[in-house]
Amino acid sequence: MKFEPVATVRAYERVVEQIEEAVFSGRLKPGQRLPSERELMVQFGVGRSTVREALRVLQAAEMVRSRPGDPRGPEILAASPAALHRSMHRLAKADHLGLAELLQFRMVLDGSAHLLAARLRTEDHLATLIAALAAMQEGAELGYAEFSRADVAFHEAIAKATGNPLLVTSGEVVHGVVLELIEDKLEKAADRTSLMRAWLAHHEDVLRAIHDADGQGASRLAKQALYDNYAEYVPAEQRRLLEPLLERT
Amino acid sequence: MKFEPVATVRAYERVVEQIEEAVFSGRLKPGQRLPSERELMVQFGVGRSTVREALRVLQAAEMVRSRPGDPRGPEILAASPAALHRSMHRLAKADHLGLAELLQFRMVLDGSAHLLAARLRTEDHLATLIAALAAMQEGAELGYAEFSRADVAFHEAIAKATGNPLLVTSGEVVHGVVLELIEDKLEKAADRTSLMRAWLAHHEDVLRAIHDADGQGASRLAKQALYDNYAEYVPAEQRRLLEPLLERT
DNA sequence: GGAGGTACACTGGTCTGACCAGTAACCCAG
DNA sequence: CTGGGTTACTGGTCAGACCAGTGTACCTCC
Repeated sequence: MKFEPVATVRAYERVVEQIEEAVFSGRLKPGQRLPSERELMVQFGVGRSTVREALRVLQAAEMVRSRPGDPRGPEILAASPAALHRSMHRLAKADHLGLAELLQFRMVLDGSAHLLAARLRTEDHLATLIAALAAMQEGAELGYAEFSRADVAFHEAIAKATGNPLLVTSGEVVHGVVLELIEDKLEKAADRTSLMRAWLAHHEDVLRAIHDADGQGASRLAKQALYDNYAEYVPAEQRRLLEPLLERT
Repeated sequence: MKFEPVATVRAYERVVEQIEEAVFSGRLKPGQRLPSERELMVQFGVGRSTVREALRVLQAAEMVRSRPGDPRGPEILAASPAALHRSMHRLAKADHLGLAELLQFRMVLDGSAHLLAARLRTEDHLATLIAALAAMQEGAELGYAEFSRADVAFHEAIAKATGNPLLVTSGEVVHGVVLELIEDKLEKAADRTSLMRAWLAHHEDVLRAIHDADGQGASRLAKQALYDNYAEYVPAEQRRLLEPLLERT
């Protein structure tokens, strides 16, 4: 005979559960409003502090947002990777995660994204990519801000082509964490003109591979670019962790 | 001239920041205790409700744990991927990701994990893997529970060998979400004996590839196994999303 | 009648103070 | 030296209060 371990469930946790469930099931959609705290406390039959603690938890998970004074009540937010970003960042800071691991992860994600984009792209995707690259070429003349905007558009187009939001968002999250981790060392920033030129050349290669539906090629280009750009910040003895990912695949 | 946007910072947020900072900087180490809520409220000069909301946030991030009645105060927890797990889970659920996307993601992660394991393994890792496989062979005679336990040990050994906790935890998280998504269809469960035999054969193949440091082989085996096991649950018209990952890489 | 400003009813953020059930350490009896 | 009960404190919850801020409905003035 076996017994279940007894778990004391706090009142605020059951409030969280119910609201969470309503969001997941779709009964509460992003943009909709929750009743006010005072209203919630009578609906749930708990005190206001309990309601507030529940809202704090949901808020930490980026599921709701409260603004003081707003008579419409707390807002349901669209699912966002922000919470994922925070928890990954925290892990990285707590030093259970080094730059090598993060970069390794990113090479995996980016590589796969490029592979899938090359193999699953439609003609529409391709057209968007070509347009984005043209915008980058123009932007390079106009200054870094413009160039950077076009660069983002290019990457979004690739993301669309993969058809897998999870893959792409995870990649972006890791990217953000990596940048935060090395931002202090990154300031020197070399001269931007030659940097843009190199970046442009890389994107042309990527586009060509995607155009040719050459998944392996696109993947390898993406991974190699990451390695070239960031490996210098990885302690030398850990670089061997990254190299298996670069091999002819 | 540019101005910064004004951000009202809530009192509880600054409490969170300070405690967080103390943990990240190492001034507070896992296992150590925070002062009691009543003590914290005088140290921070805020009310208890404010302290409690801050603790709730930290608790949601898996950084502290409070137990009622414990005179030693809230405990600082070691960094764990639990929070990462939760946020990824939430994202997957809220974004109503389809099985195809999840499976695709998992093939990417598992494939890379096996590749890295094969290329970065040490002799120690190899010995552990061999032992785990032997335990599985024994376990197959003793029943499913025993077999399953050994199976978990085998996968943990692979995870260790990759040296990248992020990669592995992410894979596990996705695994969990996938199982949840198809648990209703999964019950039929065929007959376990032949299932275990097939599973065992697969693990033998994987072990051989890892032994030979054949990263591509291990990776392909892992991805193919996932495809074979789960593709039937993916709508036929979406299976093409998975196939690029199976190609000779 | 429309544009503008204003009052109001309500929001969330915070504090105080209170009670309860639970824990761990301490102390004392054996 | 051990065991069991006492106790001082813990976190969980509630009630009630105040404040600064918001959106809206209304009201005024042109």
